[in-house]
Amino acid sequence: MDLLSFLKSKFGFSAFRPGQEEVIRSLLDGKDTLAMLATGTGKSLCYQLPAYLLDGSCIIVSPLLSLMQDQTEQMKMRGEKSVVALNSFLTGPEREAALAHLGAFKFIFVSPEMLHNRYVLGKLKTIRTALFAVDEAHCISQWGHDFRPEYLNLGEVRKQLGTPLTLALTATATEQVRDDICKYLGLKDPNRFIYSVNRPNIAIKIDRIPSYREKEEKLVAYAKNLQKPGIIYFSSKKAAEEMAARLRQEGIAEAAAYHSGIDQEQRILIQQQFIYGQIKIICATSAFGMGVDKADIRFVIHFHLPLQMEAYLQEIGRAGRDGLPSIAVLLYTEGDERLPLQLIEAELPTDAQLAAFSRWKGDLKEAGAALGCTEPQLRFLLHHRVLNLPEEAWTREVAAIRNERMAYKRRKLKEMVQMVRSSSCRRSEILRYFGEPPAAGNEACCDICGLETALYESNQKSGGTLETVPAWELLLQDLFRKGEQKWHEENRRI
DNA sequence: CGTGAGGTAATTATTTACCTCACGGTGCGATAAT
Repeated sequence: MDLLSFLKSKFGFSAFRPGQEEVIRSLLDGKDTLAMLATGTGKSLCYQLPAYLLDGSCIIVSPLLSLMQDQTEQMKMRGEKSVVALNSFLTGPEREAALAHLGAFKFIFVSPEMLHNRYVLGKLKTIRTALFAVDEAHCISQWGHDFRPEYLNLGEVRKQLGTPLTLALTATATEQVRDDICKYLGLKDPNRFIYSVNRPNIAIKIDRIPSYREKEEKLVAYAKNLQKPGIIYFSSKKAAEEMAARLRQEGIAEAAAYHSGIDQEQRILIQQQFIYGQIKIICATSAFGMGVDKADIRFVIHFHLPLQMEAYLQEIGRAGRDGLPSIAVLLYTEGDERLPLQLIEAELPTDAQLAAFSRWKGDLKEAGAALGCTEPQLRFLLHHRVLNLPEEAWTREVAAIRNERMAYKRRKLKEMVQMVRSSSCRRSEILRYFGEPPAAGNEACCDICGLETALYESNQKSGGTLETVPAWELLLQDLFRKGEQKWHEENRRI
């Protein structure tokens, strides 16, 4: 099969990016496949292309509504009309119409929660599924155990659908997480295509700062001096808001905050303005980033400590997709691990909550409020209520599960802290975490190996070019970017 | 744990100093139907 000419005629690309062809051939051979490809290397092609060559529909499990909307829009722009996103954006009648003619769609995007709905799943069972693709598959492991438990149910969904050919896609997963993905999807001995997570053009810097106040000042200085655009990550909505306001006050740049507390429309607007260059700095929580496809982000700063290396890597990986030099800075003050620790603890129920829940006789919907649970805590309790045990035994049993999960999360945080405190090459530490060999020498590696921060500052170019580029040109650049991108990225098969 | 908001006392009246307390991230779907 001449895949290359098909690629050319259907998608207009003249060559595959690293990994794409192997993944596609694996699927066309009928093998379940796990693919870990660096961010922005065109993962969606890995399910789109084979879907055309297979008989039946392609179901794509996607974690975010905005991601589904973006993907369907892009496909429609390319001329593919046989696409639907089954989610709560559909009105009742729209949804009915879509469900009545599911088989007519080549591509069906759907959330794990929607797949949990028996009626929807029943409809999906009636059509021929050629390919079951799970996008951002690390979410299974990262979110499935508590935050979004429907993710753990995907294996059962897959079985219900008649165990179709399956593709799991991700950009960041350790060996253990990859095993988790296979386990929960019920993949037996899939082909695995694993590429390096290394992004050589992103320099890594970790600053140890004596106090919170000094950290703020340092951050403002970075925001002033570094080449923009950039993202600053916070673990608190309030801190993100306050810093955005402060940056505006100091007249540094067009700065805006982005977090889950901002209403949906406003969030979309801010993201668009950032992509088209009207906003230069985003002060964000972890809500920002997935699916943000902007090539020229020059810096990512962490004001707070991420909860795990995977999150850190994903967040810094949003810089420098154009292959140009970019920098990731993490500001660390002794004791910063307390905040993520707090967040972790609020995810799982306390002993008191477990005991109270085991004795709960009222309406389950009221239990959360009565016990003072956060939403993840309540989900955890509800998820485990099926264990048919007497009160005390149940409490003991579920407490053990909780403890194990808590220990796992603490371990992940500890690994993050160890990297930050370590005095060996940052890049090699990250690679080691993902089971890769150390970094091969790179002149702009990290603060340990030696780094010239001035290279990333905007006064290098006296004035910079971005300010003088008119908006229409940015728009054009963006359109071209979507068409053809060159990656100077080293993609090492391991 | 560290921050910020809000309260209270202090020996003079508006301000300061100190205390206590709450808070801290991520998203789907949301009625019923086969």
